[in-house]
Amino acid sequence: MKESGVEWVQIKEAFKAKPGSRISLKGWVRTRRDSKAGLSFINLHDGTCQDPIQIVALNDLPNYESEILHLNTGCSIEVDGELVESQGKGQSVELRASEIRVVGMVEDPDTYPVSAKRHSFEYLREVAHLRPRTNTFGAIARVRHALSMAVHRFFDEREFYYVHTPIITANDCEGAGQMFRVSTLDALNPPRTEAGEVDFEQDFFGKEAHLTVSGQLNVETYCCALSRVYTFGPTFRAENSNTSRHLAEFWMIEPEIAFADLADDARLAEDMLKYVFKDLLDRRADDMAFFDKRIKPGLIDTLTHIVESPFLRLPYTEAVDILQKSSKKFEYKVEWGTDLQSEHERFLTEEHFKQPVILTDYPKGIKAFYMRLNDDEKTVAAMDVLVPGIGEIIGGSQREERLDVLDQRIDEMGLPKDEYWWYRDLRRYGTVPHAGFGLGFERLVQFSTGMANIRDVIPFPRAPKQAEF
RNA sequence: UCCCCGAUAGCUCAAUUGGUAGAGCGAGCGGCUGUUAACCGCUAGGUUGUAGGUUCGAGUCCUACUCGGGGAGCCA
Repeated sequence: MKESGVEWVQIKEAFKAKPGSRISLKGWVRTRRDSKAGLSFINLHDGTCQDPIQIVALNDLPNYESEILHLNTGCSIEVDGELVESQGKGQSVELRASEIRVVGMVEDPDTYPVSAKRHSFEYLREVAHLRPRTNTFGAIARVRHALSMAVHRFFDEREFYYVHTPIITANDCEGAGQMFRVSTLDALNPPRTEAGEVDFEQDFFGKEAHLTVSGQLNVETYCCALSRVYTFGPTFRAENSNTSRHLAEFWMIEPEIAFADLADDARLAEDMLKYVFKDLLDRRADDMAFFDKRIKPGLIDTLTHIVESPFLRLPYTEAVDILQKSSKKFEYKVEWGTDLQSEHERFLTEEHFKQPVILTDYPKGIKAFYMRLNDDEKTVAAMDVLVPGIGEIIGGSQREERLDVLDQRIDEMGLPKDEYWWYRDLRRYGTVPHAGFGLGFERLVQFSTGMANIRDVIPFPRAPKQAEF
């Protein structure tokens, strides 16, 4: 784009341009420092890279006194000038301004919510519309994008098809927690049946409908036709969870592979995590250096180590054994047949192995009906990928492809078999062994950036009592 | 939802056993300087989260609520 006869470039491109180039930059002021030698330094960012660029504004600019000396953090400007090698330390190049046009001033600098000082993440969450202007949240936005693209690229390179599974579901049987209702009925005065219950036959879909808690059941149908598929979409859980790693609305990646068993599934999970971490370290080196320096020292080493070394695989039964034999005092006793507590998972990843661990073959009693029953008839072919600091980042399994075994599991758990008619059809017509997993995208971003709270790695977090913006 | 902790200036925090609110940063003005977490001076800025209660007197004690943090459960 041309502006005043000078080419407008992104700041990340400006850093790569040759000194002597005449360019135009547009962005938002981060800081302004004046020198009585008759010039001001303006740090300008436009979101295209971690570092702001330094603008040098001499006092011979016509609007120096009237406007430039009044620029504050947050003001938007356009700058034409010549890229020159910097005389000062701290940056290689800077833009010597020949013209600065003020696009938007900050109305009241005294109350601008993200002034040039350190702010707590809790506070910035309250100004989520302005926090992307800070270096941390700009970096998070770029990392989110990079990870999203890496996920798609990973699957595309392996001939997986991206399947758009529905957001609204009328299955009341997905069994992954509380669901949000979707309805057009009058909530204050819904139609009633003769028995006095809400008559959902009169609702939009003719039956109860909810927001999806997982795309898995739907994506299995495409897996059993296209062989390798995945979904990557919004997912909703109405659980009253108040933790640093749960959201009511989050994005989940769910691949599903046909003619595959749990070992194939675990390999896919490992390959995928390594691919996206490596891609992130390569493509967003600037932001990762920032997270490593300011958010979580050692982050880059941790991710590099994960990329370079094989994941540990450990059956649940052996994990229980390790926990029982450890001298560590746990608040909850470890017993075969019960789910591991957070403290147990943390011990394994953070103290015992100090690396990600894939736990496999859990007792059937604590896992979902669709997970394939192992030959011991006590465990199922399930896996959890546990990482230090966060815990479960991936949950997956080989699916039960044998109709008689699936039916037995549905009965055992007291689930309504009729509701699963189309899911059961997959086992009646050309069934195949298949497997898949769910990766919580925000947990991936959390782990990749070292951010402590999941509400800070999604632009506008939804959680209990939190739906502002 | 449960347990623990917290809420004081735009932001981050102080304020002895209950006795009428202070600093730093940010902001405005001035000084100094090719500056970059700049530095120095001055100024403005607060019904102490909300609603009750105890007391001569409450930022401080009590109760409820709201919101936030840490941990737990549910999970991704």
